[in-house]
Amino acid sequence: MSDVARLAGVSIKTVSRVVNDEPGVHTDTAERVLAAIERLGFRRNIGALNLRRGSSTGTIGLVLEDVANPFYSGLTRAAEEVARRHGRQVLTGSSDEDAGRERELSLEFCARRVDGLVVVPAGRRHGYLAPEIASGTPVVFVDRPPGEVEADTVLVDNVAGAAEAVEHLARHGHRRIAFLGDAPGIFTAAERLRGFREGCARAGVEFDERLVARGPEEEAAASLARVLAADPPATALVTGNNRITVRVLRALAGLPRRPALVGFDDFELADLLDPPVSVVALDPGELGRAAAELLFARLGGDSSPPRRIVLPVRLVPRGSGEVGP
Amino acid sequence: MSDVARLAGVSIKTVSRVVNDEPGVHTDTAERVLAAIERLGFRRNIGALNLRRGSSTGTIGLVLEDVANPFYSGLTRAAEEVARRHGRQVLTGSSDEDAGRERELSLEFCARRVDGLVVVPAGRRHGYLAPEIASGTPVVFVDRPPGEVEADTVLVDNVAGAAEAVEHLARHGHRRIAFLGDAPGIFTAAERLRGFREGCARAGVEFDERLVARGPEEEAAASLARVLAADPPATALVTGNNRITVRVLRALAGLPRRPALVGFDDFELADLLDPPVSVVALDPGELGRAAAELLFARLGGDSSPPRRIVLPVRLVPRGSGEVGP
DNA sequence: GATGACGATGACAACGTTGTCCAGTGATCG
DNA sequence: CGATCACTGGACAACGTTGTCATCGTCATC
Repeated sequence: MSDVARLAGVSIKTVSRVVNDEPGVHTDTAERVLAAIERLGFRRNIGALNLRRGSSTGTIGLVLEDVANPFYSGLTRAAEEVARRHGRQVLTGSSDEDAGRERELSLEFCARRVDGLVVVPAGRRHGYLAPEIASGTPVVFVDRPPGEVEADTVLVDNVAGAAEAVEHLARHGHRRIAFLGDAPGIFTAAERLRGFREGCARAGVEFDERLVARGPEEEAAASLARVLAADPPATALVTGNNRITVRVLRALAGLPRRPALVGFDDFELADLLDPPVSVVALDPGELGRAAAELLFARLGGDSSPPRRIVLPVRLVPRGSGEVGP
Repeated sequence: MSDVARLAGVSIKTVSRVVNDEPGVHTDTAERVLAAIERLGFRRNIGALNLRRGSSTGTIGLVLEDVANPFYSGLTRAAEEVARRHGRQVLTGSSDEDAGRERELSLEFCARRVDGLVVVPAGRRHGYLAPEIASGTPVVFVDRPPGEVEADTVLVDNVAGAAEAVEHLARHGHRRIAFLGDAPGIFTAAERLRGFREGCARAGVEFDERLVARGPEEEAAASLARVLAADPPATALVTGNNRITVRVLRALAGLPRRPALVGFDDFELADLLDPPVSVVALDPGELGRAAAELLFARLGGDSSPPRRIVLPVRLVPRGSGEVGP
């Protein structure tokens, strides 16, 4: 900036005025300054600006599990869109379901003085964010609730969704329904299993522990084999998330007779498979949007008590859940 | 920081020393300072740090077309991973194939003094980045080459891929092969069409302009109808990218007799469709990794002339391209 | 001709940090 | 006992901006 000032033969402050479109600069002077800016390729240092102004850095942080997962990339895109409407940039990071990494990313973003933080929790302890929240940085948790702190949270109705999946299968005559879910430490996995149980109870289907698998997606194929070999075997499946659904579909591809299936999370091409895969659909974009909107409402001054938004899910019957036992 | 100093009863500089693990602070003093930091929830302002140190902001910018597209989210993840290894955070933004937005994002990131920029070009003119490049900010273009500036570029072998797709279809007896591609202004679309032509020539298949569609993905279904209604009709298709492939698959789902198909870009579940979809596969992660590695090589001091890396593509025959006319 | 109003410009401090340099305080040594 | 030294701590400037206030012409007015 001082280079520009020197080249234009004015003071540094006048350059600042031109850059900020402030009034009170003679047209000729402004012209000279603009020419100098152009010639030197000057770009105002936003970091310094933020330091000086002290208010907003114009960024928000987004910590999720894995951007490459279409669920989270949809969420990311929606959040990005909202941020754009509010003139903010987005810092993203993937935690890979690692609590330490989640913490590291979140604190790093805070040290960069993001205006707010959207977090898909990997861990269950978020006390480390308490100082940030106390000092006024809004934090919104998505998809899973935080532990140790009270904060805005956007969830989906996992219980209702899983229950509905069971009831749907039961309506088509299934009595041996298996649940292939994620590791039990993950909130959504636990909730969906709870919903599965509830659905069994409501549909009058026996809940058989031998037909339940709780483990990382890598074990999905093995778990599938197990529940299909149970006695009596499972005739229908509820899969706990999009990754597991895909694994199961791949494992099922070779089998002559396939169990009925309802997957949690919708995914592209589900409707084009044979048979088309019925799912409990939830819109990742809706989650991202809701979380970001909530964040910006806080940034806009909303200081009501922390809210918990639970978005509905929707059973999309496509065929795979409609086959009888 | 001054609050911490006051609470600990030391000077602000001593706090700085503690924060930076500098030697020359008495253990008791350090302890007091750490306690104060803990109590106040102090977090060092990285913005101010960057300003002071003047060197690196520890961030890189990533401008792409749409994070929600699995191709780009895979690319993003890989770039993020490389950035992480180099201790950098990532600012992302989606341009939506809009040159103005691409420019806006890139310049915004530069104003934030990112250490480097990875850009998937939406437009064809990148002169606006010349000052940044000249002033030492490395920029790497991915998937499409830049216009107006010389810079590192990572591409895939679009021509070879499309040509191979044609030859594959020709080997299975097809003589009426259609190309459903993206808008001709997009580099990859143009290149793939060029490859398609070359493939036709090499395979001795007549290149028929009536079997070529160049348009946004929204027109894919209409274009498909057109080439299937041509006289004589297309018996095989090459689709220009993953979005178009999906649209075409959906449009084909209703039809009794399907043309053979080879899609550009691999996509999840392609192998589980009926018939499994043959594709020209390219690894988006590989693109992102290569681009990021190149960027960090530049940041590491590599000042050789701009490089152009062309990653190979791989035909993955799965069935949809092997059916005869 | 003095006064005031106004438009254009600049000097200076401050944002939160850290690098540089200097000052005190004991301890050690000759 | 004085000089030196190691160690600890602080004052100050600077990074690139902008907000505040002061300065300096110029011109119209009385």
